[in-house]
Amino acid sequence: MAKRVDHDQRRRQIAEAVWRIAAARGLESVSMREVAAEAGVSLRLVQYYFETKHNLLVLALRYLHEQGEQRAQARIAELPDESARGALRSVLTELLPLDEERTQSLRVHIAYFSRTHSDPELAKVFLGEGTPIEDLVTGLLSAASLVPGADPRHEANLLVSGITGLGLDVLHDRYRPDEVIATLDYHLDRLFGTAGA
Amino acid sequence: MAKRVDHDQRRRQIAEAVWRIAAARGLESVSMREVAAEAGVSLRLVQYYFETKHNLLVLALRYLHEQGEQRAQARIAELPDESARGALRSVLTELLPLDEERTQSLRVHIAYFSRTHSDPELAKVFLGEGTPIEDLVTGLLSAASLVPGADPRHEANLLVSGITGLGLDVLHDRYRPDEVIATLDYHLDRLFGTAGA
DNA sequence: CTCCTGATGATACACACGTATCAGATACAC
DNA sequence: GTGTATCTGATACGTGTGTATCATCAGGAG
Repeated sequence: MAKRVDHDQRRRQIAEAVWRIAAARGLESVSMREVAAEAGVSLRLVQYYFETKHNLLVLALRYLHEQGEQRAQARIAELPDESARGALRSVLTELLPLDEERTQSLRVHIAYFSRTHSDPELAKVFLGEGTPIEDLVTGLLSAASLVPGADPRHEANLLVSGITGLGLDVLHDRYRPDEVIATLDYHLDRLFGTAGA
Repeated sequence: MAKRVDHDQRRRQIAEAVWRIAAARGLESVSMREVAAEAGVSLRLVQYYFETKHNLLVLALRYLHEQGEQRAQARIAELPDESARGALRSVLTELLPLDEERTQSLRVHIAYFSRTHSDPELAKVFLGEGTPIEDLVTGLLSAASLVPGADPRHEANLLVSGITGLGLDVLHDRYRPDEVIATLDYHLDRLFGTAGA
């Protein structure tokens, strides 16, 4: 054989260049040449490892999702025996762009969003399988002792979707992070019956 | 003078071609030539009426917003003396892609979304001024007789953001419209205290 | 050593893009 | 009519794109 380099690492290095460009200037600025320059490699190398641009975009998104899942599982493992409310708060604030990594990840997802409508392969990677976050939140709500009449599924759906949407608003400077977190805490208070102080 | 054609109507005709292309294939497929073809006019005409592509994109978005506001005001006027709950339901379901017009409008907004991060002019048009929908919902909630302890502002923020997000999920076939509406009704029930059986 | 395959660089091609240029057509003022 | 301003078509230019081609380098196998 030959110089046996770590292909997977190389691919990941190039994929991260895609993320940076997509987050900063959108997917329309992701060209093979731009990616090569951002990753500090030659155009030919990008071609070599990904063959086609479509492949590059799909794999870059797949890697991002894998990284996201790893991070999510790490965070879940981090909160060992917290209260149900604390766990919920952690899971939901995890959806917000509160640090550079999550901000970039959110920006990349936004950049990909519209393409998922015309590209089924991207849509598959983008959407993943099932609704793991909603399921997790539903499970946490089901296990907790909520205010009577609260339905875990419906509450989880609006919470996850709403917090995600407010996270996008944070990116647009429509809200500050602490405002979103205040809204989240308010709703957790209402659900756990700890509101009327 | 000369052939006095209706410039504004022409511009609108071309802008609608932008919408159709952006909704179907994304902003990256919106080229001057594609727009001209879709609108059934010559490339030169698109140049003539919009000068530059950037201008075309900005004005097309502005027109879409104007149309959206007109539709919103018309709908608000349509529900004359309904119950507070009915009005809220109408306003919030208006955010969902329940017909072709709203579906297209949502798709176009998604297509523009990521560009608003790198283009301040687009961001200005995209975000508009203030938070009119949230204000409207907050107002409706404030005027209604809610369950004790409910805060109109926080409730409005999560409702608007959540329903918007669930609307995006409808576009992705992650939820059916009736599921989202069921979630909405559930939350209205909780707010108005009409939940238990 | 020689080979030979994996890995990389340089360069070219065909095409689509945004924009510019030039010509011509149309219809009203005079 | 003649002029003139508004409007429209055909076409060209330069650039960036995705992809393909060709040559070369590196390093283990025999």
